[in-house]
Amino acid sequence: MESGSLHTRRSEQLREIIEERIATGRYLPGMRLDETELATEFEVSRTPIREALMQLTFTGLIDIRPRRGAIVAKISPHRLCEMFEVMAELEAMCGRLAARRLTEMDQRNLREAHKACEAAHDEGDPDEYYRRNEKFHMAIYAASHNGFLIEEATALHRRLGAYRRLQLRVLNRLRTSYSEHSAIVEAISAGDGELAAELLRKHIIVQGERFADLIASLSI
Amino acid sequence: MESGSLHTRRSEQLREIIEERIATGRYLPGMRLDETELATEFEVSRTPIREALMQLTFTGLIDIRPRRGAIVAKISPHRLCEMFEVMAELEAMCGRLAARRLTEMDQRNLREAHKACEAAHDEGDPDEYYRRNEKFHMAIYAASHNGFLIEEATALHRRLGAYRRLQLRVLNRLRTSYSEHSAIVEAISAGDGELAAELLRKHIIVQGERFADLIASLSI
DNA sequence: AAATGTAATCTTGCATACAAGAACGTCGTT
DNA sequence: AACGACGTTCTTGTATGCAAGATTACATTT
Repeated sequence: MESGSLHTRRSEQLREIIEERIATGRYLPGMRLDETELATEFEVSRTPIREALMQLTFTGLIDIRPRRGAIVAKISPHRLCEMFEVMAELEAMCGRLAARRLTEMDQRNLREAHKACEAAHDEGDPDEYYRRNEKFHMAIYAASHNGFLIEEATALHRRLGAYRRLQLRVLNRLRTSYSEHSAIVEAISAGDGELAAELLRKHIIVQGERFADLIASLSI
Repeated sequence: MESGSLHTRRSEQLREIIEERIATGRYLPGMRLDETELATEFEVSRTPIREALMQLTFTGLIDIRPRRGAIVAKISPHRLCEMFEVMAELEAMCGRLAARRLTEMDQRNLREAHKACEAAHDEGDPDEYYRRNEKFHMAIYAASHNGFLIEEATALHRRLGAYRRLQLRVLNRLRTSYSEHSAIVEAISAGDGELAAELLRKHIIVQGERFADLIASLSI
């Protein structure tokens, strides 16, 4: 979206890189992030690294324990459920507002994103579906026409990204996910905010529940 | 609330102090925050100041423009409305969950906080009412039994604090605010989640609207 | 052999030094 | 007198140095 923005502060770039590594699972939950190590790897001093880590603390991606360094945040299944519960509500809100405020452009974007999901779904490619699913949800956020809500929803969406990705791959939720999307698009297009909200709420909450089951069964 | 927690990092304390100054209006929107000045005032180096400022950026209380320093965030009336719209939804969610999950302890706390508001309301003391109103809302958040939601709601509540305070004082909303609280308490106690949600949504959204009117009329 | 206390080492947190970009004022030119 | 270019100064961004807390390993004692 705003990938074109110039980052004059080094720490911003570093944050994005580290964020990416956490999201893609290269840095696993519980792993320690050594300031000096990262500094030498990225060929900068510890200062920008520290800044990046602090930013990630506020994003919730890492935990910093005073004098004991930073570790990639371990989100407990319980907390993950709580987060999905809030995510569900935010998405529901986006859907409700989208249904009320939908422009022609919004609708075009939404249907286009939905079609793109269909293609990835047919090919059965979880990674590609993941990316297009993301765009689909972003289209709904955007259609809410509430800039602050868009930011909050996007932030939480990203924060849950790693877990959602895992779930799509493992649980093969592609089929149901896609059909749920169809109903959501129709509800929003029809201007039925309450229905859209309810469908989205369920669409998200089920992910949280399934994920909790998955985690519990793997006894992580 | 958690003032008893040990802050081993200096920047945490500094953040709280600066946050307080912004919330209470000592640092007004648009005001420039000079790192060196703050460093000499608090008798620390620029490093922890910079860390505190960065944290505040993520809280949304200040804006940092690269190489141009930090200023207290100017929230436009439009954006403020957006934020209140989201706040309304978060509070509604808290209310809905609270109605479903209310324990006896929750109910006691809620009624107690409500009674405290009544006292301040009778005395017509806006400042005291503001503080007790805060506790009332916190009691609802807590009753949701969703730790993540509690954190998010509290954060946004704080972020809007300065504006809510101003509004209570100027618009003399004490009377209506209090009577709305009564209805909310009853709905939650009765276990009617949807009603509680709807009442809370309106209770908050009206603040946003009124505030926008206020701002517009003052042509700030 | 296990456990506890102590010392060495490592890492973080803060201070200071240095470099680079931005704001401001001055001087010169038209 | 007004506008523009240049240089100074100020502030931020980054690097490094130093001190204090935390971890770890070892030695001593039971």
